[in-house]
Amino acid sequence: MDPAYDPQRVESTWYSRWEQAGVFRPELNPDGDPFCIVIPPPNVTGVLHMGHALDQSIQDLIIRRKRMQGFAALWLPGTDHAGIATQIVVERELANEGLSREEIGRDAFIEQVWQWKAASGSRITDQIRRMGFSTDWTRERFTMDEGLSAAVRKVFVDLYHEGLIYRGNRIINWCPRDRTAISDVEVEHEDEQGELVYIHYPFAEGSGGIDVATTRAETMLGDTGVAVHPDDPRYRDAIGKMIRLPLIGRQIPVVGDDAVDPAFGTGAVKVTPAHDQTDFEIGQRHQLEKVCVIDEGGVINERGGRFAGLDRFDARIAVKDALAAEGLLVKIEPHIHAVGHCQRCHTVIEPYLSDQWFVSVAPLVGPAVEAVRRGDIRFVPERWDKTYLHWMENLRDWTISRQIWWGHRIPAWYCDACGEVTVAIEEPTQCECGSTDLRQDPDVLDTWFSSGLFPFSTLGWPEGTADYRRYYPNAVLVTGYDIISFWVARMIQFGLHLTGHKPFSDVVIHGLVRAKDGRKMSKSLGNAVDPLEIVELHGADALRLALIQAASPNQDVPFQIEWVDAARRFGNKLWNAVRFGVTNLGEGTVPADGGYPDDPGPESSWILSRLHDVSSRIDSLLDEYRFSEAYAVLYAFAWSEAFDWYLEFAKSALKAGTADTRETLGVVLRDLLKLFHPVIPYVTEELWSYLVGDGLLAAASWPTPPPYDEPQNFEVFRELIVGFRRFRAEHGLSPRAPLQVTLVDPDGLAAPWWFAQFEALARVRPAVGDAPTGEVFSRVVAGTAQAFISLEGLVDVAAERARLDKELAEVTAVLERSRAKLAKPDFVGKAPAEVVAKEAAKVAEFEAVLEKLAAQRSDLG
RNA sequence: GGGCGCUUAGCUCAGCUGGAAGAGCGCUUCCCUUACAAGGAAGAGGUCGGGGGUUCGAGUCCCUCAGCGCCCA
Repeated sequence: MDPAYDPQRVESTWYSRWEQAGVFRPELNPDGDPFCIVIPPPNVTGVLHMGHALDQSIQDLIIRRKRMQGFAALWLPGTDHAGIATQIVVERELANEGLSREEIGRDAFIEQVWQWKAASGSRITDQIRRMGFSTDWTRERFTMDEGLSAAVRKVFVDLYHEGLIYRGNRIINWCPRDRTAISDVEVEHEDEQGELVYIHYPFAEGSGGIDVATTRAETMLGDTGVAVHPDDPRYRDAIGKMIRLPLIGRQIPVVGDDAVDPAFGTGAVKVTPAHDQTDFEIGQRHQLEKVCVIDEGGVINERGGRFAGLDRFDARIAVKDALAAEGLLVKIEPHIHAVGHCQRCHTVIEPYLSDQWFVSVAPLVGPAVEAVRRGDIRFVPERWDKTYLHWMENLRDWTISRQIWWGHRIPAWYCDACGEVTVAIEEPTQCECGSTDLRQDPDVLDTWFSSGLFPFSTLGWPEGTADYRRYYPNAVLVTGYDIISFWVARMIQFGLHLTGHKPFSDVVIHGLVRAKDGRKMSKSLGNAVDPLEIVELHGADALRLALIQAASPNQDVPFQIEWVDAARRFGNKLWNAVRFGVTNLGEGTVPADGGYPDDPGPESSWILSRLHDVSSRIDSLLDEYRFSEAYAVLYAFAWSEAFDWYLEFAKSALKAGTADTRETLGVVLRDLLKLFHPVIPYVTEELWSYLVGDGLLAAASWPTPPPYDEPQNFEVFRELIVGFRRFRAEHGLSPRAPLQVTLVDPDGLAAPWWFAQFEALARVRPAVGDAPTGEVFSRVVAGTAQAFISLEGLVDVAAERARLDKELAEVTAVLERSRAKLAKPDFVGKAPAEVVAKEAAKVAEFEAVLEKLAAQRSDLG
């Protein structure tokens, strides 16, 4: 074995060996109960970012442990086709060749995208492999695969016939840059400093008029009404009158509508039904005309008169100028308001009236809410169910059509002869009316429509495949909270409605990995950390351990490279601990299972009892999805107990040649490899090959070490060793400096084996006897035992006094607190007996300690 | 405006159903002891944001104030 851990070397070969051995396939445990996780599919255009690294580290931790526990564990990988994002990528490539998609046509473009996917689409899956994630690649899926596409078509057709999918002319969120509709959740609202523009709208007849206030002056070109609150005394007489729309000249009515807030602006609002959701609804109620004045690119169209051709933001300025010139601009006030932006390209969203396809969500919401309310589907941490339920209960119909080419084309055909729409899985040859003049809808579906089917479409649904029957419903879904509304909610809606089953039982929500400054990692801010770069430097294991340790269930985590560095150092520590074991035990001598000694010596009993406790604790923490706590416990056990103490104990015991130490050292190291394997699979697998050498760790069994009794007074023993070491450190003595020590042990706590370890670990050979007199001593007090260390020849008695004073103060404080508690009748009367007993024991213990310390202090004068 | 969080050691954060304050990094002192100097040993450092309440007992439960953040309208 190399004397130092080299992550790059260790991580270079194992992945292909795991894959070749079929370890990642659930068929590894054919008789096991099924346990299935479906990966939240990353975009096929994407690169692995820290969010994926965390999300997938958690999933791999879960699935590798389940696999080792004997489950038929399936982690199904895949990617989604990311309609808009992928189309933009390929369009950009075309643009480099001086081409546009319109020039080459739809079919050629789609072909181009598939070529791109063949050439570049495996980038992110290669990165998933590099991270060591144990997905079953033989079952990899892509949302545009034939099977998943067939599922999408079936769902669309079925929901259409059920009346849950419909086509309508509505206000939707339009991105003028991507030139497509997007859904509500793809719009990000941000508060922006804007202005409130007050415009005078004159009555068509007679004098006077109404002042209206708006943040979007340019939309006045499309106004078809003015609305006031029906009970507003200021405007009661105006209702029913006509306004002559400035700049355009159109006559528009004043209507009374409850939706108007009398306290906002002037209490009168202009109504632009084609460019605002609220205005659209007001327009519906009062049969107002819908005049569209902005085109698909965000430019004023011919209905905008002399402003035609201007971009909407230029038009805003031009309109204000024109109004000012006509003396109709009353005033402008600064005004902060929320502006919607396209999540993808950050362009300001244009509310836009157009024909789109929608999912009617009302019938899907009820069961999806109930499943979570009843506890059928459980969020971890629990509080996220509030976010889910709140979102679910305020849901509006989902816009699913996209004006792009890459994606699942909507299976709807229009008949030009009779105007009828035919929705069918297979392309119809003719319309009901007999006409063969059919046009398929040019739009495609929202990528999330197909992603929402992922938990079951990937397993073969709607076919009743063996995989679907065996692995659906999934066990757990792991994802960030930012994706609850996009994905989790829709999977639950679709899953319940389409398959009749919940898609998964547990939803594990984690925080987001943020930049070191706490801000969101983003390319534009330049603060994004590339996980693959970290992997190059420190290894995937180090990154994974760092992320698992840092990822508390409640919080976002500001990423710090120092964590990875610490995790890599742990890898080196583990490496060397196993190297010590292999050197002493020989290569490949430790059994893959069992091998726990029947009658271990005291040191071995101690570490074995701790191993049992720790592994039980970790199991219960992991079962509760408390990953960071579990691995904090294991990390501390490995480093601070097994390595710092047991390996040191073993050194002298191995020299003595005791078999139980060999067995214990072997099983402790082996079980540590097993317990750590789900988080740091590479280095543990490599170390397994040296220590055990039998099969692959990835396919080994999860450890269940048996219980052992901890030897008597073990903590007293350790306190004495620490006391000896501290004495030297505090007196500036070298660790090898000889000490004269007398151990006074009236209750006979000390066992014979202690003394070999005193010698080995503290280089002290205490004589057992009565308290010495006649010279000055320092005492190490542990339980009822005391070690007297001669201060003969040491000058710094003052330091010893200072240390004692401090310790006296601390012990006194603790003692007083406990005494005060016990003095209160309420405490003794109302607290549980065991708590009272514990407090009493504490008092007894500390009284003894205090007495000895006080004696020591007076010895020193 | 509605909702959800956060405020604990110099820094970044853990602390499950309330019973003697923790980790990593950083810091101090000593040590290249044959697994490991990417290390070892010992140590310093916190009135758990302020106030009030419930309780025998509160970092942990309730109320309130202040500051910060996120989501939704």
